[in-house]
Amino acid sequence: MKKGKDITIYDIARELNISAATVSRGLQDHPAVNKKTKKKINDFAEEIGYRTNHFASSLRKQQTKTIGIIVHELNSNFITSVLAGIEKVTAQEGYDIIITHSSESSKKEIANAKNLLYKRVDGLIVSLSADTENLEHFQPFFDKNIPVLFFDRVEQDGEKTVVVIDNVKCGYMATQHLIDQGCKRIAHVTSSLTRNVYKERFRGYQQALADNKRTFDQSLLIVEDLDKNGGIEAANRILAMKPRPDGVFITNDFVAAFCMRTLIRNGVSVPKDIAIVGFNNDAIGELIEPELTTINYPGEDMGEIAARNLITHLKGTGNLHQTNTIVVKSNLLVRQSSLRLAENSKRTKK
Amino acid sequence: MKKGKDITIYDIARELNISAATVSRGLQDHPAVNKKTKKKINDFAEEIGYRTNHFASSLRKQQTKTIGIIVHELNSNFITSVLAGIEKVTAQEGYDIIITHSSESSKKEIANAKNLLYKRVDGLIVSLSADTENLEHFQPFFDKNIPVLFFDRVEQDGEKTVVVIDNVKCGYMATQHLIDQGCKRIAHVTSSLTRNVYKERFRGYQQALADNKRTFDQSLLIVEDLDKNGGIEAANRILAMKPRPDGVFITNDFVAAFCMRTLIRNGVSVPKDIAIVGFNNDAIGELIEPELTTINYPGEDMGEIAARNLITHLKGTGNLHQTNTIVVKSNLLVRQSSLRLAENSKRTKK
DNA sequence: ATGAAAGCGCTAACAG
DNA sequence: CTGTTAGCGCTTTCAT
Repeated sequence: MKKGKDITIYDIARELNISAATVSRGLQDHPAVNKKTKKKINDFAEEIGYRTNHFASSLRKQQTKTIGIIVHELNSNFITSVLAGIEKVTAQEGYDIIITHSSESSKKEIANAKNLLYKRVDGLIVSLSADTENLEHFQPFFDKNIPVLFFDRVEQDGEKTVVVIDNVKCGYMATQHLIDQGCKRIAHVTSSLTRNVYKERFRGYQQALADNKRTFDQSLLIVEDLDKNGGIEAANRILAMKPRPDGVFITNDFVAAFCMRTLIRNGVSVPKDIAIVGFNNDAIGELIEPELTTINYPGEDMGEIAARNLITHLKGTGNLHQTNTIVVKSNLLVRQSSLRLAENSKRTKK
Repeated sequence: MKKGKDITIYDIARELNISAATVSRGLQDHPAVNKKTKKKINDFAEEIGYRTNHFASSLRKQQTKTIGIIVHELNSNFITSVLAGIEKVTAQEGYDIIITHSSESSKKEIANAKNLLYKRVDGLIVSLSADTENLEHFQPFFDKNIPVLFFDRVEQDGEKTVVVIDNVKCGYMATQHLIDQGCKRIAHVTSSLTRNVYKERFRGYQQALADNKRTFDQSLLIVEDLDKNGGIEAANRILAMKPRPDGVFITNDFVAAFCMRTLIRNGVSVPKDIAIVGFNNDAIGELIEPELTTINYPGEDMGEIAARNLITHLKGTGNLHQTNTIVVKSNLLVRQSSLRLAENSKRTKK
């Protein structure tokens, strides 16, 4: 005996001497069904372990109650908290989610998009991979009026609905903070400036310099991959600079951690010689010595907002894709790696 | 105009003046279809952007070519490498995967299982949550002969197919290493001993002590949650011990990192006063000072093996669920946090 | 090598 | 409040 046949609404109908239509309605809590009948149906279904065949249902209804998610990476606090936020809302609203990740590869992202299209998700929530350069692979979704909502890593063409933080402001805050701490030469370690988040943080960095009457020095801009090697390489480049910078703003905590470690191992004192600010508020920032100053932003909130918005679209009367940018709050989290003044002395005194 | 109607095989059939049946066969590369017709069909399908309706197909075929995955957490190097391994194999074999995570909650795990059952996955790959106590929620899968394969966090009832590392041996290696480094009192920080991995590592720890003629001291066993607070709490308990242990084996790198940090902040010198060994080879181990000795095990291999095995079952003649345990290699990775002898002096000299 | 036809399980007009 | 009926798109005998 292979796969025991599944129970269908017809089995229930037969057993209860009613029609399949009534069973179907009863199961979905349709208002026009007698309370007693409804109870009988649901109790019996429960008893014999009935489970809906979603394929049949989706085939018929042409909608799946499923939202697809494409993220650039799973292995990050930020992303997992976004996912938690999305899950919270979708579960509440009775939507399923399918999580996929691109490992920062636009090739995989394209494959994921295609896959989710095949799976006929009702909507999509996306954070772009590092090397994604255009949105062509989402065109089929746009064409079919399947709402796509981008968060964090977005393409800023002003036409898509996006949930983001104010990256310019964050870059500005980080840089201004370093300036406030007395840094004179501030380097900036980041990733490909084609990706919106990095481009904007860089703009914030430049803006802060300008507002403080500093000229931007191209040689202080370091573009690396956001991984272990990127951090080490960045440190090596900083060590080679003459004169050396006395502050660094790094757009990723993980990279900042490796960079800082490498600097320290090469005899640099942090924050005394070089003050460091990271980005993301990863758990790692608390574990390293000195603890890392960073930009914190609420992943869970972003997830909730993204999901809520998408579902509103889905339920709404169909005015999808209005130009729409939602900005979520973010803040600077000051820790030891950047503190060269006042507060710092507390620790020194002790 | 809402959702542009999808193209179906009937559209293709009409356009090409053939039957839908032939189109269906042509699309699946059925041998009994004329080469030319096949080409015509596929070319045309490609041209007009036809995509299969998986619902209709699954409804008809009663199989989904989809594998469900339930993991206890996403935010870990180990898990993401397992996922990478699974993806590699499943993609190759033309299976889709649906990733879900339980956030270490058996309640969410149960919900995920139910959901994947509804989604009618062809098979399941699972790593149990921390507080899962039985496998009842997988019973529907067993009943329907849907293969379920467990990895890492498993229930060792000897009846299920599992992919694991030799946790007893790992616990033994870690402890023996500490003994070899001259540790006399070795504490063990771990999580709920009902979960196989922790129970077995603990057994290995005890075994190593016994083999070295040490008696196991219950007061040196610390059970905590595997999070930041667990690490801090563990450190506090260690600090309060009299006499203090001079070695600690901690079953999780993240916890080990917080524990070590707390110890150091309280004036303990690592590894001189207390040598530390973690578990998992998380990236964090390289970033903290001193770097963390740990147990390394190949997530990607585990994922590949698990997926390969499951798919073999799926394609096979149906002899699923033979008792089957697959053990993957693992090894001790010695770094500074545990080195009190020989090699250590190199560093000291410098 | 191709076609006709039935049916997978569910839902939604429509009718009563 | 309940039943009848048609059909979502695909696969697969069974014919031809």
